[in-house]
Amino acid sequence: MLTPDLLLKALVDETRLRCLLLVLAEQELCVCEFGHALALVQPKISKHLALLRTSHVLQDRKEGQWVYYRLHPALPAWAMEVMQAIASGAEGLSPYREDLSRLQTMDNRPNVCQVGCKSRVNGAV
Amino acid sequence: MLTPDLLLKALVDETRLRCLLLVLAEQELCVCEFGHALALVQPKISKHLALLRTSHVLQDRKEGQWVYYRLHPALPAWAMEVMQAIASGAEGLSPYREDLSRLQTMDNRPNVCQVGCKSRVNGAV
DNA sequence: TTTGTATATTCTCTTGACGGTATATACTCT
DNA sequence: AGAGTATATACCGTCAAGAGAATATACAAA
Repeated sequence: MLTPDLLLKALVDETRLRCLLLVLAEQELCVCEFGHALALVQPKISKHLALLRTSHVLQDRKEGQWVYYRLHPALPAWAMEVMQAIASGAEGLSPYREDLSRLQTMDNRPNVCQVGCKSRVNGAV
Repeated sequence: MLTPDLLLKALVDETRLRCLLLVLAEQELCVCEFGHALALVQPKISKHLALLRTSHVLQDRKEGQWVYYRLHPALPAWAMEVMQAIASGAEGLSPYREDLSRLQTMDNRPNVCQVGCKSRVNGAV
């Protein structure tokens, strides 16, 4: 069961918080989209997404070679309130603002057009 | 300024979260009341309260030999929402439930009757 | 001033979480 | 099968946060 201390541990890392705020804004993202938006290497993204998954904050869905992450459907109401309040406090701040704009200017996003993520194979700038 | 990551860092430690939930329930408490409710040694309590103070989550008020802590009056709305949602998720769980009951059965509470905290000089059980 | 009480700070030690790199797995297409 | 792409995992080194004990500071009362 998700308890307050587990949720806080899941959110306290900056990389994970950035991932979560992206999910709150975009419903569902694949790993390469996180990588592009955060401009971080892929193993780092995967590791943090895995922790969000095992904490039952996110749920994954595999489709072909892509893995999509979204909010876990069984999140309790208080947890949703925590995350929405956090999102409200993060509005307009760095690096969350830049994450969103990098995501929106990304081309070949897999859920838009199934071309793949060749643009950023190993993540980093 | 209080940002989401600073608030999360302040709340992610279990001792600090327990302190904060007590403050949410009781408005204002002195250090010896925290010590009694959490059954922890005094230096540990003081250290964590100091972090909550320098994070601008709590505000202190000195009166005689006692120091009282309450929510910081300038907390942004989103931060209050985060903390109230956390409190809602923590309702009835250990150790928060026991903390509250230990506090309520504490005698010689300084704000009730100015007798002091001789009952638990160095904190631990 | 001395004693006792309340709180804060300093110190050292340890543990665990994170970063970085390399590698493994899984899927797709030719 | 082989090559390329997407994601996950394993391994190792580092560093900051917390625990615990000792001490310092501040106040009160005798």
